[in-house]
Amino acid sequence: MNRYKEIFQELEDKIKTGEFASGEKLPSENKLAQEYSVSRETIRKALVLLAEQGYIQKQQGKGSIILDIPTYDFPVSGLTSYHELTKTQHLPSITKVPVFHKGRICNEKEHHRLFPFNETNELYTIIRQRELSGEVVIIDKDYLDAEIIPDLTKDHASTSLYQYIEDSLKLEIGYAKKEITVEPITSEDQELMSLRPTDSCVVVVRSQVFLQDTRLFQYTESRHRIDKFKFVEFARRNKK
Amino acid sequence: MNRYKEIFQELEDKIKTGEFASGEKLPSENKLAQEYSVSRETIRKALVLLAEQGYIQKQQGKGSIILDIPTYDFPVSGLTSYHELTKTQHLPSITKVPVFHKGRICNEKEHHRLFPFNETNELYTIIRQRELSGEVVIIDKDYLDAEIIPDLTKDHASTSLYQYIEDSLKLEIGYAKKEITVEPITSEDQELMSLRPTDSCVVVVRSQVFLQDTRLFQYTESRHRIDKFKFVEFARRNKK
DNA sequence: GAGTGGTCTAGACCACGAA
DNA sequence: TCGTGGTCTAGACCACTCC
Repeated sequence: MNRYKEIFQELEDKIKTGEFASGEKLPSENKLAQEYSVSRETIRKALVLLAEQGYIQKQQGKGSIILDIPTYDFPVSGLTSYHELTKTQHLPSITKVPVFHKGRICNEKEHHRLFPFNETNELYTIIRQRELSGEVVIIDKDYLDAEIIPDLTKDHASTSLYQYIEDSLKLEIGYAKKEITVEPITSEDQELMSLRPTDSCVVVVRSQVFLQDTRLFQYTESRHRIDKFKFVEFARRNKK
Repeated sequence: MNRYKEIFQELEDKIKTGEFASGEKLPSENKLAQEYSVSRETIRKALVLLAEQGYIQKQQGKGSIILDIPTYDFPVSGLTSYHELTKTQHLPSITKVPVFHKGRICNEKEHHRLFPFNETNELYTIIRQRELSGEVVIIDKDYLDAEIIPDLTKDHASTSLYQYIEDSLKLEIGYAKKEITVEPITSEDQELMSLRPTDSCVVVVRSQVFLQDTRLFQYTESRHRIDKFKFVEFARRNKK
């Protein structure tokens, strides 16, 4: 573990536990550098991480003010799997896997829409139902490149795909392009989701997910019942 | 302008224009440092900006790969005003301001929900209709702290609030907490928006916006017709 | 072994805010 | 004037990839 990440986590802890209260100032960068016996640039890397995640606001000439702890203590924007979310949020959740198969997609146009790069590879097609308090409120449709993610089982799908990919296959997940829209419900939604009579649309989150070596390995379409969907973001203004 | 931001912009340009083609590698950090006659750390700060915005993917031991140019060339996530969006996207757009007034909000609970911090200040209440090809597809409800943002006029509201705040008042906008949900339409939506007969819900983006000195100055509720709403994000995996 | 990016340092100078 | 954060440097060592 790098020194600046360690320092980031220590400071994050102190903010979360209230040892550094919101509204107050962090010790100055010079003091922190002394305290941790590192150079100031190393402290600054830690503070950049804190600022990015909404913990502090830096002010030239004054210091770093500690902000209100975000009500969400998990990265809801960003790239986090459903399994990780339910775990950090302590949500009791059940996952069912009504569809799991491997093969080429016959419709070439469909294939191209999903995987603009690898045209010939076999794909895993997985559909998962996410159940919260007895209702299916999310369905995830996943397509994974079987050349990159081999030997996938239904069991991996019902627990955590990303755990298998990162821990067992030792692959590094890099980045994703995501898109959120609201769309009319389909007959598939009606079959697989616990929709209410008044529901006429769902929130659709489409993602292309890439490894650190830039290979596209996953396309996901996550369909949410609208009353159970909430997206939270901390955003900073880009200064010129 | 700082050197590392200049270098970021030059590299961004070269990627956008295709001088650096996607799939290829950027010159190494040492070469760039020589080329621009700066230290390697300065180059690295520029590359961090490129990586954050999805232009490159860095690989230890190999180099920095240029990614596909994002189809969106504007920050749709982040903190950008509607006026800036329509300008960078060259969208012809009309804004109407059916409601503009200043005063205290009588309902205290309502006031508290909007401004959890400043309980006593006067607020500007502004409603704006955003028209695209003859249809009102977004309505923005804004509440601004009149102590912080004084002398606001209907004219500022119909062009750009942020331009007035930053350029005229010389205030620095810092950060925002945003939240996206989908909610049933209200009678106000029906009055002010061009809803279709089938529309039963809208996308609601709620934001609290803060200055760099951490003062809350704006609460916004942006209501979008669902067929005109699309949120795009570039996300990176947090490595431990 | 050579080249790449990742981390870290010790010091410098600047811009800004507060007293 | 002094302390703060913002930028930048020149150099060091490491981990990794490729040959």
